[in-house]
Amino acid sequence: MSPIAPQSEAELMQRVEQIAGMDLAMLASRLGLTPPDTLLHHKGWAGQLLEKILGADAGSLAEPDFRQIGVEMKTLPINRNGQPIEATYVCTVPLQTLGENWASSWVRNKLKRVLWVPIEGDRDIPVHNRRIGQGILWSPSSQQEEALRQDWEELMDMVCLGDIEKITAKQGAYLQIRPKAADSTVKTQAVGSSGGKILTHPRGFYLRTRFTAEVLDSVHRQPPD
DNA sequence: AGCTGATCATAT
DNA sequence: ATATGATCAGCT
Repeated sequence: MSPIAPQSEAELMQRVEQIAGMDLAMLASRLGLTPPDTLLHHKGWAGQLLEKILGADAGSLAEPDFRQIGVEMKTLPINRNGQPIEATYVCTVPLQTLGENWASSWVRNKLKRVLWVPIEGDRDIPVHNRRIGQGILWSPSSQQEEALRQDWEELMDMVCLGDIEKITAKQGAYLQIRPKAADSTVKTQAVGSSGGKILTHPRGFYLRTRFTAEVLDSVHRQPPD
């Protein structure tokens, strides 16, 4: 029962509500699958399972997971207090671009509309017992987008000026740049310090947990009485 | 204990 | 190689 792609956000969220509270073993069994004992060699397993369960149809294409409705899905590992455990990968950092702007950036476009699906991620919980939380369909508030834009511009200025090797994961209040590759031997072309080309580690943009924690909070917050 | 840099699997 | 999906694990 591989579901058809949802044709509306309402249809998607109906499916999301139906799986809230279920654990990974229950969801996997629907597709005749069994969760791995550990995620060490299956790091994207839960995310790919959720895509199949919810009917994502973009595969490995550089498009939103739910193409018809333009929604990107991200699983979000959380601890017992409901706080995100890991940073969230967004997309590759373009290392050869010279004059990109925030409005047309890959980061902004990826984060336009996101379905966040919290999943228990504490390592002492067996993978098959980890439960799905309440999914959140989200778009950045103007304040959130502004914060991301500032980080993005600071970081991309450095990339364009040939200072990629000076960038560390400590930079960026909410958006950071970190290596993203099979291992540290992988290299790709980038703008060098003299404007020429150099080889460097491929990098990715990641959302810090302090950002995704805010996304979760914005939903749990009770309306004023 | 949290964070940064490194790493793992699969598809195209 | 680079896109997709992320988590691991040593260092501070």
